[in-house]
Parts: sequence; C-alpha cells; structure tokens
Amino acid sequence: MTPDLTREKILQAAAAEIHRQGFQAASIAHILASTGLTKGALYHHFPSKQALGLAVVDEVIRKGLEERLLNPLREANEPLDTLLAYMDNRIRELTDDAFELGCPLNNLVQEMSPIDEAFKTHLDHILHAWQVVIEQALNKGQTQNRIRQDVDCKAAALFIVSAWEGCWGMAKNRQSAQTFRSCMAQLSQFVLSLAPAA
Amino acid sequence: MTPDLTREKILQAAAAEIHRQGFQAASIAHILASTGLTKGALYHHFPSKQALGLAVVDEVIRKGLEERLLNPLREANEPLDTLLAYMDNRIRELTDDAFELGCPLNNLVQEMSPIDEAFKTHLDHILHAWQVVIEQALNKGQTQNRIRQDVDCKAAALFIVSAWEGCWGMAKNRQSAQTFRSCMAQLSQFVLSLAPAA
DNA sequence: TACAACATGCATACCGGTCGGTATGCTGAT
DNA sequence: ATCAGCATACCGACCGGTATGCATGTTGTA
Repeated sequence: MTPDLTREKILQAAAAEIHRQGFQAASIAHILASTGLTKGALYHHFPSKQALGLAVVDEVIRKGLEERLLNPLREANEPLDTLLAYMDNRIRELTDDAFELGCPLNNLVQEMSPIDEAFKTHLDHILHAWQVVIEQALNKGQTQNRIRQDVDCKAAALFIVSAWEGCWGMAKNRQSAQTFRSCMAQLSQFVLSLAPAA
Repeated sequence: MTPDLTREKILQAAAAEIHRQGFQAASIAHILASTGLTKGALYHHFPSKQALGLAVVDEVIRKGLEERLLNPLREANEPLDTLLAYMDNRIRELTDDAFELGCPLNNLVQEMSPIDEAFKTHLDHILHAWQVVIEQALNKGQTQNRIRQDVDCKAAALFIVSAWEGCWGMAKNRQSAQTFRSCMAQLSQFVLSLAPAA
C-alpha cells in the first residue's frame, strides 16, 4: 500500500463525512473508522483538521466541478448549448438521494465562509471560477447574437450561480429531485429570456 | 423580572448565537453567558437544546418573516408591486455586516434539514408559506393581466424563493452587500420577464 | 387572618462522553 | 543506521444534560 493511496483514502472518507455532517461536526474518529486507519496516518499526511478540510475543497470538490462542468464549458464552441445541456443532464440524472445531503460546495460555503477565512478564500475561488466560465459563455453567446447586447453578462452569471445553489438548497430541504427539476427548469427559462426577441 | 421575560431573553440570545455559529456549534454556555442566566433557567423553560432551536425557528425566524413580508403581501391589493418594492427595500437597506452571517432561515435549512426531521418540518413550513404567498401574488398578477397566462405560478414562486436564498448565500460568501444587490436585481428582472410582451 | 404546604423560578455543582491534537513506539525499506 | 509510514495511548477542553438546593410567591385550610 503506497502512501499516496493512504492519503487518497483519507481524503475520500473525509469528503464523504464532511458531506454528511458538515465540516465542524465531521468527526476525525469516524473518518478513520471508515478507512481502517488511525490518527497516526492522518496527522502524518495532514497537519490539522482544517488542512484536511481545505484539501477536500481543493482536491475533491474543486477538481470534480472542473472536470464535470468548467473544462467542458471552456472548450465548447457553443458554450450556451453546453451549459443548457448540462443543466438538463443534472435535472434528469440526479435522484432523490442526491439531494439528501445537498451540494457539497454550497454546504461548505454556508457553514464555513463566515467563521473561517481560509475556507472562505478557497471556496470563493471555486465560485468565482464558476461565475467566470458562465460569464464567458454568455459573452460568446453575445458575439453569436444568441444573447441580447444589453445583457450584463457578469451580473447574469453571478445570478445563475447563486440561483443554481439556491435550487440545490431548496431541493435539499424538500429532499426531492422533483423540486430541483422544477427549479432548474425556471433557471433555464431565465437563461433563455436573455436571448433576443424572436 | 417575570418568567416570560427570562424566556424571551434566552430565545433572543439563542437566536443570535445560532445565527453566528449554526445550531450544532451553538454553545449553551455561550448563550447563558450572554444573558447572565444559568442552566437552571434554560432547562426550566426548554426541555432540550433541540426544543430551544425549534422555538427560535417558530418564534423568532418565522415570526419575523411573517411580519416583514408575508402578512403585508397577503393584505396587499397590488401584491406584485409590494413584492418588488420589498426586494428593492432589502437591496437598499441591508449593509455588509448583514451578510457576514447570512440569512438565518437559509443557514438552518442547509445545516439541519438533512440531519433532523423536526427541524426540517418546521423550516419547510416557513419556506412553504413563503412560496404560497408569492404564488398567490403571481396569481393575482395574472388576473390583473400583469403576468402572462401561460406562467406556472407555483413553479415560478418556488424558483423565486430558491433564488432569493441563493442570493443570500452568495452574498454571504463574498460578505458583500453589492453582490446581494446585483443578484437581487437579476431576480427582479426574472419577475418582470413574466409580464406580457409590451 | 394566620400558618402550613406546595409549586414556581431559578442557581450551583457535577456527570459521562466526545472532541482535536500530541507524544511515543514500532516496523520495514533504503 | 536512518527515516518515512503508520499504530497506540493519552491529554485537557468542552459538550449537553441532570440532580439538587434554595428562595419567593400562591394556595389550601382552620
């Protein structure tokens, strides 16, 4: 068993525990119990619980979003279609149990941003990257005349990300994929309402 | 000092502590220290920490929302104007420090809904009442021909509440009233986009 | 009206359990 | 012989909750 694999096991277990309980309520003991490792292993690879949490943010949450959404959007020729298609995919694929625990990113933002500067910074980097990617997608849409020229792409992108997380939050409370579907459909309508009058 | 006043002091202190730290991280000792009271007082008026939290939800958070928004909307002749005016008021009046801690309702929803059934139920009652009030405002707007007849008022109301909380969440992460202003302005645009073509 | 009996409204002291973190020891590879 | 890679044992701090004590009314009874 290589050291890197041990580190990865701890990271994944921590990500799952944090997703379930939140960061503050996440128990080091639970994380270790689910891996079969002990504190020696954890504190060999991570100096503190906070460092472990930040590693989860950067190496699990951020990486996941980059791969699923941000990179495809950056490389797309028709990013507007890619964005709408991705929203549509999420609507169809995510099931009820996905909303039991909510969006890992949104969860940490709500919990940690006001009480931990480092978390706030790392999380905001993700949200900002997300916003910028959507903003550029809207900009490209403007050059293609698929978005009205008077639209403030930066503000619209900020709203889209915010509302997206808001949809997650509502679906999490209802624990209902149907709620998420309905919400995201309205968000799609908002994006479409940015198009020029037919 | 009447018993009711003691209870109220505990409630307010608990609401503030929960707003700052979240429910799970909220410390009974901190709450009591800020009031000058002791555990005897608290456990005389509330059987448990959970009961105290639920009382905060019902008697502080819910009551506040009812008085500020829900009741005025229910009684309004032009609820659509009342809604837009309220959103505008919030945009202008709330300052940066209001977003340091975020929306008390949204905070608890994100933290407690997945891990405590009682919290989930009580919080969902508030969200549902909020949604219904907005839905009825949109319905009234339809009878007044200020909202298109093809609009799904229930779905639109659900999205408005979700996005509203999403705006809070983003502003909380950025700790910026300007972010909230920009976001809520886009939400206003969404509401206006439900109107018939001019 | 006088006094006992009792309940209300707290304060104080204490409990077991869990937390994150550390100091130390062992083991195998280099 | 050294050091990375872990395991084990232990620590003080804090947690929510409880048991008990003690005033201050409030009520029942003669």
